[in-house]
This record gives sequence, structure tokens and C-alpha cells, in this order.
Amino acid sequence: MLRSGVRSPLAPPSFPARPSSRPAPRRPSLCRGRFFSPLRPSRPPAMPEPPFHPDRLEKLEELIALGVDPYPARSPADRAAAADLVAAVDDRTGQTATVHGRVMGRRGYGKLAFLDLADRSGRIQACLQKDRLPAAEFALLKRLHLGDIVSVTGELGRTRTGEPTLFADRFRLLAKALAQPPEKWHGLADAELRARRRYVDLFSNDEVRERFLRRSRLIQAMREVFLARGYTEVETPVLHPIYGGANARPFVTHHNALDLDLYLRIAPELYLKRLLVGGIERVFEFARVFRNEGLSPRHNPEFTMLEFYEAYSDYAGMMDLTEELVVAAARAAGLEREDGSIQATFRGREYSLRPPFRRLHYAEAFAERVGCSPLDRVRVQERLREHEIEVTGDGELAWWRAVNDLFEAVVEPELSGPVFVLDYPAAICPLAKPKADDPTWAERFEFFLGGMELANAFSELNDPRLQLARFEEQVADKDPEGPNRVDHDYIRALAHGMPPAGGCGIGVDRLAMVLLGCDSIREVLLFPHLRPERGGTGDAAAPPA
RNA sequence: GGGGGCAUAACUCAGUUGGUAGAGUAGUUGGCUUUUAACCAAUGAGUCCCAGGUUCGAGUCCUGGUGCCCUCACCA
Repeated sequence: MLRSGVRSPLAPPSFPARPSSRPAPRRPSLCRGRFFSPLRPSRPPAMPEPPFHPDRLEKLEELIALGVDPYPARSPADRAAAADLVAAVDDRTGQTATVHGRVMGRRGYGKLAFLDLADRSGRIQACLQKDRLPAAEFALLKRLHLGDIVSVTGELGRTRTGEPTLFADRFRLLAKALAQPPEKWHGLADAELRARRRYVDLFSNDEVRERFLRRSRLIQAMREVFLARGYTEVETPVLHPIYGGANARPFVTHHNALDLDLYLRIAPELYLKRLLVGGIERVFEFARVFRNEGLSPRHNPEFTMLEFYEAYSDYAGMMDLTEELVVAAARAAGLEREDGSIQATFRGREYSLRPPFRRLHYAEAFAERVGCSPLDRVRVQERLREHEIEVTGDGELAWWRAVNDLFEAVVEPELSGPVFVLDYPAAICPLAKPKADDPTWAERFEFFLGGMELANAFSELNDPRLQLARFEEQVADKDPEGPNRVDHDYIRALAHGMPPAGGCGIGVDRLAMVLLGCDSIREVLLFPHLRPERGGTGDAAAPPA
């Protein structure tokens, strides 16, 4: 569940483990000061071999001996984008242009060489001819390697075979690459290595770079939907003294000066609703959240959750807005076809994302698949036994939790989507407003697509006394995934009056998976969590922030 | 945590019934002024994931471990 709801009775009651006490390896090249890592042991582990290729080092030394700076501070100005030059080659033939980029291909002929240069926009071929270049610059060719970053200034034109080409008058080295790039035809193929060395994956696999650009565009498209509606984008704390707003086990960290344990946020919800109280009536945050749970193709310990809240709206309004956001994201991801249909292909199945999406009541879906009303306790009990689901504890909360486990076991696998499931049992929705005409049910929906839960939304509970009772109920439940204690400040905020509001959370990474056609969450995360590399630098993913 | 699969050169991959390790790319040296996975010739490069075991002999067979992928469980 993205934001709130039930936890499973099968969840192990263990609390998050303390960080490993294994000595943290060092990254020597980034270790600039002696205060780099005061908390880490001072005993340095064996230094890994630097990944510098001997032949490239040798050429580097030769270049330096020739007076060439292999890492100049500045690049020639007036650079053009490779793709723009290729597109305009016939209008601009004979004009001079400059391109900076990485050498991705090289075909040499003695007194002439062709280079394929890649920049952010695409690729263009450069032609280096001995009788056209200064001798010292042509000599660079002899010490050039695939992967080097260079600059070419030359005349735009086509070769005999019609290839758009920059015929070089100037050729400069901008940065020498000391590590070998992967095989030029297959690129980097191993999924783990691709994630560990995403920088290599990105420059050697065009479709990977394009995928992450599309991810960025679909997020930007959602941001624009909010801004067009007068929403305000905010940043709320990541370090929480009390974790809440979802059911999940948190990561624990410690503030030294305050001698205080803090939790990395599992959801930004309670802070965002404080902002509703404060009068920021339409608010959203692309929030990185952290949950101390297992890894899988659909789970990463940190992930991006979009949460948004709108005063004077409700869950029905959030449903319309969610639909709009998904469609905007899908268009930005390039899924709209000429006939106006929007199709996503995910795990071998096609999903039509043309609105409106189906809306299905929880109780109806339950009755249809389980074969009885969720209110028929005798028959539900029979079904629970059939599915070996236990009711852990007595009272309404335990009962409804089991009912929802049954729902998740029987109904959810059938929800390929896109579909909204609405009106959940109120007992398992501590942050949602009960329906006025039947408080058994809460004004809450979840959105399913590609067999995954992508969104979770409520008409937000704003009755401070009821909210306090629900919090106390949760804490008394001693659920390791529930809140550790009552957030009294949040109750105080509600006591000041929160406008009626709709709120929603969307799992951005999972949405990106469906829209970009990636089976694994790792393929849509730039630096997914990985175990520390054996004998390597120990950097599991990105350098620490 | 359970089950299945994989691990060989910087990269992509072969490796036969167990017999002293192979190709392509990348690199190095030489040749080549219109190629585009350029081409031709020569050439360096491996802790066959780790540790045991069986065997005269293990990349190959066995046991244990590590990592990754798939799957189940947990979870969003």
C-alpha cells in the first residue's frame, strides 16, 4: 500500500537492524580531506587497483610530454548539438560548426580518420584529414582512444556516401578516458553491471539514456499539471522523529548533537496535511521515501512517491486528477498514437490508457471474486480458512485486516487495470474519512495498473478527535509497521482546523515501469540499491550525498 | 528465508567423454585520404567467482560459500 492501510499479520515482528558494523571501504579518489569520514574506522582497507588502463596511461603521459593538457578547464565556445547539425546539414553545407562529444567510433586510414562523436543530442561523424589540420592536432589521433571526450571544429558537409560529416579544421582533446568502454556493438549487457556502472550504461546504450530522459519528461508533465491548477511544490523533512502516514518499517538514524534517534520518512503525508492547515491549499511533493523491506523487481528501499493534497476537494476529485496525471505522463512518455489512443505495453500485455478508467467498488469486487458480501462474517470466515488467513487478535481492526488480506489474495491479482477500486473498509483506513451514510466504509481508492498498485487516495480525515482515537488504536496495536507513537503535533494541527480535502499518493517508479515498459524497478532507477561490491570500492550505487 | 538458473580476458561470448585456455570487440605495432560493427598483417592480455573434495590430472564432477537473475513468501 502506498500510503496507509493494513499490514499483514504474517509480517515478522523484527525491527530495523542497526547498520552493519563491517568496516566501510573507502573511495580513495574522492577522499579529499582527512575529515572525509569521521564516523568510519580509520583503518584503511586494501586499496583497490585503480581502473586505469596501462596503454591509456602511456598515451596520457605522451600527450603531457607533447604539451597537451589532457584535462583542460575550458572548452571552445559556440558548440552546436550534433543532432541539429545532422538535421540541417543540407542547409548549412560549407558552414563552420563546433561539436563536443565522446568518441564512440573510429575508422582510421593513415592520413585520414573518421570519428563518431556522441553528445547529449545524438551523434555526428567527424572527418579528420592530415592536410587540413594543424600537425600537432592531427598527432592527437595517434594517442586517441575510444571514450575520449574531444572537440571538433570544421566545415559541415557530406561524404561520398552521403553521411553528414564535420570536416575538421580544429581538433582538441577535452578529457582523456583512462578506462576502456565496453564492447562497441553490444554495449554493457549484464543487468547488474549496468546498474553498478550506470554511467557506462548511459553512454554506451542509447536506449537506456533515452529511457531516463523519458522518465524525466513524464515527471515534468505531471508537475505541469499541478502548476496549471495552482498547486505549490514543496519539500518537507526526510528526517522524522515519529514515522507515520503509511504502514512500513522505517530506517533508523541518529542525530549526534541532539542525541536523538530519527527515522527516514516512510511517507510525507502528515507534513503535507499540516500545510493544508497552514493555508497552502493545493500542495504536492515528489518525495523520496525509505522503507526497510525486502528488494524485488517491484521494490527498492528508497523510491519516489508523488503526494498531493487539495483543500475543498475529495477522493472523487483525486480520482479525476489521478486519471489526468497518468494520461499526461503517458503522453510525455510518448505512448500516444496517431489515432489518439494511448497504449502501454508492460510484461507482454497491452493496456489502454484512454480515460475514463474503470471504477469498481471494493465491496462489489469482493463479492464478485470471493463469492459473498464482505459483511457476511460467517461466509467470509469460511473463505479466510480456505486461504489460510488468520485473524490475529480480536476487535474490528484485526477482523478487517484479515478481510483485506483476503481481498489482496483473491481480488487484486485480477486487477490488471487501469482501474480504480473505491470505498475501502474504514477500519483499515486510519487517515481516511468514513462515508457519511455508512461509516463501515471509508472514502478511499486505490489505482491499479499492470497488476500493481500505483496510487492510494482518500478524502482526508480532518476530525481531530476521531484522528486521535485512530492513532491511539494503531499504537495500541503494537504493529511494527504501524506508528511508534501518537503524533500529537499532527493532532494539534488538525485541532486548528484542516479544510476538507482530497489527497493522493502515486508510486512514480512503478508508474514509470508501466509507461516505459520495464519489468524491473531497477531499470527505471538511475542508481538502484545493490549490495556492496565484493573487493571493490564498496560503493553500492551512487556516491553518498 | 524456500526453490530453480547463471558466474571464463576490460566488454560480448565459445569451451566436446575430465587432459596444461579460445574467438570477436577494445588495446598495442605497422599499412591504408571517403569509411561507418571499415579493412589487412603482427601482437600483449585470464585468481576460469571463492574455499574445500574426488582424480595421475578439474573451467568441466561433488560439497560448502559469495554475488546476480527468475520465482515464492513479505512489501508499495
